[in-house]
Amino acid sequence: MINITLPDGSVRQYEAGASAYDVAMSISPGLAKAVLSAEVNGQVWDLTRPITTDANIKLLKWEDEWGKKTFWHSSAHLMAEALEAMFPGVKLGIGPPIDEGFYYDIDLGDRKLTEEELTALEAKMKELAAKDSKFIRKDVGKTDAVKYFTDKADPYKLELLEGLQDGEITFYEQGNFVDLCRGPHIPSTSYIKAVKLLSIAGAYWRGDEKNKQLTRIYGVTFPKQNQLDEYVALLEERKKRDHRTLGRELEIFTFDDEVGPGLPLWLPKGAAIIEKLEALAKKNENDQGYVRVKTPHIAKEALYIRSGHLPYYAESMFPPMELDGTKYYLKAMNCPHHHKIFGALPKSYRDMPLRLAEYGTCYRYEQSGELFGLMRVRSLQMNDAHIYCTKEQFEEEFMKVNDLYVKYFKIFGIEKYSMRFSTHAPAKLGAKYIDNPTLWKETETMVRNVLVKSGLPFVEVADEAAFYGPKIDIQVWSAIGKEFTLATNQVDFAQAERFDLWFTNEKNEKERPLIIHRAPLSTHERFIGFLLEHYAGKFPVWLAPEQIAILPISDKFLDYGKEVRDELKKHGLAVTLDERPEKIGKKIRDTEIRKVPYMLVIGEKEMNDRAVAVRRQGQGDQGVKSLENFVYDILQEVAEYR
RNA sequence: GCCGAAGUAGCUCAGCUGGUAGAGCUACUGAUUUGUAAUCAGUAGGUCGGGGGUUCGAUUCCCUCCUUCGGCUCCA
Repeated sequence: MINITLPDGSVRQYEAGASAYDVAMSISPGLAKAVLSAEVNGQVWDLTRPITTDANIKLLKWEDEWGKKTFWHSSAHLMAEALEAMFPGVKLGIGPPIDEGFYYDIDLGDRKLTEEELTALEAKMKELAAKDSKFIRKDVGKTDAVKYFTDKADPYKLELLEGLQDGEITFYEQGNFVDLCRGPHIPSTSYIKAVKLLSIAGAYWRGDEKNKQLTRIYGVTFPKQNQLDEYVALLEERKKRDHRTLGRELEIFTFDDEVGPGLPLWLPKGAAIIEKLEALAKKNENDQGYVRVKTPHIAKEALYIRSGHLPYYAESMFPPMELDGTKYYLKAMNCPHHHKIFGALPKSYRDMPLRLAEYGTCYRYEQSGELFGLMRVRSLQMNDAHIYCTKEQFEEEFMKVNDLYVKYFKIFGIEKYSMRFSTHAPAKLGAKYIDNPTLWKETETMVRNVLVKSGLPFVEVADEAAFYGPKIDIQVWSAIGKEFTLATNQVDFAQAERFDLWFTNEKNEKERPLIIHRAPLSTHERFIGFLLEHYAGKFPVWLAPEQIAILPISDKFLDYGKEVRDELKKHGLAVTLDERPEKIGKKIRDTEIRKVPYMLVIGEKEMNDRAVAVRRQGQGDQGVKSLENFVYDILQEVAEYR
């Protein structure tokens, strides 16, 4: 007998060799039906795999991340089985589960998959799923495994086998399909009731550009049809929330073929949001002792050679223009210009820390396939600043920058983000990274200490640092699930040396400053793109490009409407008056769709009482208020950010 | 940059196998003077992404370029 401990601490006894399925069954048949896989002593196992020793187990259902992933992993195998049935001789790469579904990378030779074939493949999968084929786990010796895939002439699986040791190789078999796989899998294909193949894409084998590009098929499956229907509805919802859709509908920005790809044009409402973000940034930076500077958009090649950017980033900068035999580049970053400002006048320790801020416009030649609405563009305006400080001041300065992030995120109600601490890879010193092992170690330790001290949760990632030092990135997700670096906080111990920046310390010696690069409000492009999705276009009042719309019941009240408008304008509020000869219902509908936070309906009563009938976007009628009170209230509401 | 798909009016979209395009919303004009999510009527609006080719004739077929979308790679 073995003792099985469940997550609630209860212990049950079973015959040795009982499976997690048996455990579930002994609790209730309903549970056994819902369970997909099980965590056995911390490892995810097949539900049917015999357990021979005492174990802690957790039964995983659809609601559990790994239960779902087991299901999708098995779905990838089902798709592979269908592919082999439809395209004999197809070569298979890898087929893992992902956050929303699964994919399989396949090699069809010169053949191209059509939409019709994708539909047929989907049907084939459903047909095979209904056959209720069991997923069978088999331990295989390396020699046998190699022989199997040699006979099958599958170079990809053979390459994967090279990295595996004898004794750790398992095959999974279902129906006529056998795959090299670690598992685990659901008990049988019949669990899969709903199938949707989403897209076909190219993907380099093992993620390496130098390798052959395989065909990747993305799909998603569910245990119930209605879950698929809900998922399709969710995709629709996300599309509505996509900043590209909202940006067009709300007239925030546009692109034009003749202007160029990745070069957004800000419409008046977009520009209004930019102004408010800059006002917020300037206020906070002013409060924290930053000073503002302005720098040109271009510079000589020599500047970027000195900064060290050119060898690393030449390909992602716009090609240079040549004037009188000298190459000039559009700036892809503001730091070199700021370093020149630091170095322009002699500095003393009394000047430190020096915080230079600029909403600098940069141009980056992003690969054409990378452009993505406002989130990935070629011209961008960054909430940039460089802090020059002494080693002693570093911790406090770095901490203050982090505090600023947290403050901003609170203002915008940004809760879903992750902090990523990027460090260097020692093997790449001198290549990807500045070759100064001591300073790397020192600064990475400093940053880690600050992070731990601040108590902010973070993940540490090796080999993701900037070439000049470690950094912290704030990661967020777009409506359609793409991950982006929103803001960044970087340490730079290299450029002070390169630019020969120094200050005179208390002992009258020259000393190198440390530099912090920071951009808590990201770039206008990415931040506004993100905010559009974050708020689903419903900007808070202080940030809304159109804060109040005055809607007269009929044009008899236009004069009073103008009076109200002028009064609100006087207080710096963004207000419009709907002068169209439309019915009030139509005016309200159009304003609701524009997502204007406040609507003021005015008619006979309001005019006589010098009042307004207040309506909140999405919330309906809020009742009548005197104009005076309305002004007072709305000014209170926006005061914090003005 | 690579793989795949798409591009028809300002927006959302229709247009069978080649015979030079249509709806709704928007805009404009007129009527209506309206009390909390669409008043009615009329008018205008398109070298069917650009260029080349095949054809008597191309939005439709072919080539090419541009742009966008889904991925991959990249991301200071």
